[in-house]
Amino acid sequence: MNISTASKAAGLPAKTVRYYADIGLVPAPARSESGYRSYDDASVRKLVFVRRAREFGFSISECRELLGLYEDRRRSSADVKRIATARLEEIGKKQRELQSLHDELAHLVDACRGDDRPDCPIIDSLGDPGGGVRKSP
Amino acid sequence: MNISTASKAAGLPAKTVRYYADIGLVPAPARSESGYRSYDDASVRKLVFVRRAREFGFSISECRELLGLYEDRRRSSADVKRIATARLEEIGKKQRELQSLHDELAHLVDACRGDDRPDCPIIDSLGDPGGGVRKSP
DNA sequence: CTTGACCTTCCAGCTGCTGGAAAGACTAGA
DNA sequence: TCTAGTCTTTCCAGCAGCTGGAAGGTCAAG
Repeated sequence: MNISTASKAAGLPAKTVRYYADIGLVPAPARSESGYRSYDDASVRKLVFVRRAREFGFSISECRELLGLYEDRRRSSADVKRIATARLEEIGKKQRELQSLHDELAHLVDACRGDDRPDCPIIDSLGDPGGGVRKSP
Repeated sequence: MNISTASKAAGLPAKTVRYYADIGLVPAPARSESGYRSYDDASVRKLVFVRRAREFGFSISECRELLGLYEDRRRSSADVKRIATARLEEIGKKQRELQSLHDELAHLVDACRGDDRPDCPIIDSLGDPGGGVRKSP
């Protein structure tokens, strides 16, 4: 299987597939006589695994770790769960950050008339050093 | 005012302050005889503005646009509101993505026993090409 | 035999900084 | 006045995670 076939099967761009081998995330594939990369089904499965893990937001190094566990028949599910749980906590943290960002910005957008006059609470708030923070109410 | 004083006043690392001038986001400051950058209060206010806008997640080019409006006395608040609203929509989109990611991963983490045996729904799901997608229920 | 779709390598660039090296400028104290 | 220490400067490199493009080799169809 040449790279474009394999990459389509894995749902990744060929460039990315090459890149993953370059950085050693997946093993370097065998080569044909003329130097073409040659993939088998097992390689494609690993690429799919990585794609899915990346879609979940796991970093490349987390993917490395997960792929190690994927290939290890003696792995403990606790190891996997630990990594996934850490990721889940990051997601939660990001969600909370986004929420407060959203609330503050929505508040400003709401307060802005959006007409052709220059007065604008959004601009005002951005220019304010500690903007958005209430001081001793 | 030398760069460290200005950067502290703006709440940014000195490196970042230099960087913002390098890319032309803020105007290049005046220089002393010996070549030291020399900042005034107006520059610091612009740096604060940029810091706050970045904290809101506006990109550098959005910051450029917003800073242009900040300095433009004849701006219309509609222009500002348009940029902020677009950002708000991005935030909303990101929130929805994170939510579905969270739900799916939480479900998997929940289903994983986390013991010393190898069976693991998390790994199984990552290896599954269309994993997490229900086909015609 | 030619065309066009593939494949290869390598280098550069994206975003938004951040770290570090080498060298000059300034200030306080002995 | 010398010196130590803390500025400051420039420039180069690197983080993540790809992605685009150039220059060239390979292969199958017509």
